[in-house]
Amino acid sequence: MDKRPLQIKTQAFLANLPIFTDMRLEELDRVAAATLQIYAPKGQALFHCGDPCTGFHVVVYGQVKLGFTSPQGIEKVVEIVSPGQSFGEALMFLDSPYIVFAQALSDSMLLHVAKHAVFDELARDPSFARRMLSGLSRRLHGLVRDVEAYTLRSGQERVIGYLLADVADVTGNGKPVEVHLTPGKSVIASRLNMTPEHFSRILHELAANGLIGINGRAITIPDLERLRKSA
Amino acid sequence: MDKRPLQIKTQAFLANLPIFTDMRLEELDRVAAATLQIYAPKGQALFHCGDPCTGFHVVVYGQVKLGFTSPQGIEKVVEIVSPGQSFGEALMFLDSPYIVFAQALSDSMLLHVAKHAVFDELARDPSFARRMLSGLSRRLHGLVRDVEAYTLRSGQERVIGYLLADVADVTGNGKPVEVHLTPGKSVIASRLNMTPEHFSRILHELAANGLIGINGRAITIPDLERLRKSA
DNA sequence: CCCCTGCTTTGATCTAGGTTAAATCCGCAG
DNA sequence: CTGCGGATTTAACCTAGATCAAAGCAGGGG
Repeated sequence: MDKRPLQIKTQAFLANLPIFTDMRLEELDRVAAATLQIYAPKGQALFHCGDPCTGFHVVVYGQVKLGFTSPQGIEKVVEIVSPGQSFGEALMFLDSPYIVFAQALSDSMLLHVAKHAVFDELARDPSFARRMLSGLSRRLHGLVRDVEAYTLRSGQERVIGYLLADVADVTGNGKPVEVHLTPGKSVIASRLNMTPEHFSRILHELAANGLIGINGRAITIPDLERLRKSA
Repeated sequence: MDKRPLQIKTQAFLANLPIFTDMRLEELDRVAAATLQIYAPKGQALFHCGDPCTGFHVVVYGQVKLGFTSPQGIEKVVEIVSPGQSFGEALMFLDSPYIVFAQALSDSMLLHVAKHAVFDELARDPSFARRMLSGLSRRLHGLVRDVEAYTLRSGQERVIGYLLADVADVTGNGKPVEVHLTPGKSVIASRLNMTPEHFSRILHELAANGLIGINGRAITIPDLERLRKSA
């Protein structure tokens, strides 16, 4: 099979990641040479809790969940990773195994960039290091926000926060906005640290107040501003 | 006043931080020149939520809490920072204001290392970048563990986890171990995301089961292994 | 030594959210 | 078109942990 087109595609994807922007072609080539393309059908595990870390992952298409499994077998989703986002960078710099698992929520394609390529690049390019640092910092910041939500927001506030975050880019001034609950409601409920039942109740309660409209997995927000204020 | 001894002291402290180990004297000098010594009496705020970030902090002695304040004025402690530990690094790489506040829990002394010094060093020394990355990664890892605790551990498990973490270094095989609840029980309760009342009840419940002994703020653990198993 | 103030404990009560169980809904393979 | 299995909803009930209120206690200034 001809590897050339795939290689080019890899580089193109990498080049679009914030972490690899402004990288020279020759550097991108080196990184691309150390990356693997992974096809994961829905439900497939990318790695389990306890596995060693050999690099980081980037989602090209599809969706991946990261989560813990409690001793009692209960599963808790920490993060839902969408195309263009990456995960597992932090563990490259620690010599410890994964403390979460990763599983494809739908048929997905990802890239796996080997640790050594990152370390090589780090040693070579200080600006790469700074981008890496800012990537990790962003992740850290997000996690602190999550802790804030988990610890001092009510279930309803967390749901509203999720809906608003999902349309953060859309301004939709006045116009109704649509949100699609892609990964299924139970996954989102877990991500928000509540049961599917509770999530359902909250959604319908919001609907009863006219704040949202429900149509299966499609949520309509008639007035973004009003929803934001009621948080 | 003679600045020389203070300067040397600053460098000595910095040199002991994981992030600055193996740094040449001349580099340490540059960093030290950009660091400020801060004396904070008990209760003093180091920064508020919303303040801009100009560098990161290191605790020399004393104790500092990081936390959020909810819209309703309720306070939630995210982290208790002890001597030798640092905080606020991540925000240097983001251009956003603090989302937590920092306040001295007791009379404390800290160092404030200016952002520009870190950036200069980053550009100069790839190994410094790697240490910085591993520092941030460790923080991230800890935060993920916290999320795990908040979301799928019971109050009792979180308390046991806290006690065990506080004696992580001590092996105390067979011998009873002592833990001192330095910052006061209500601060720890908040850090564990529970009310002081609930924390008190759990402690006394553990005592009733013979897992710990309570003596004001001093906790005795007669059998570390047994406590660990009962988590 | 004593009182005042701020922790900590205790007890009674309340509630957000979890559990259990059963009914619906829905996409889709046959 | 039809039956199946998974996802969602609904309803009734139940608990971990919060809230409220009231003692205890402990330490430090006078």
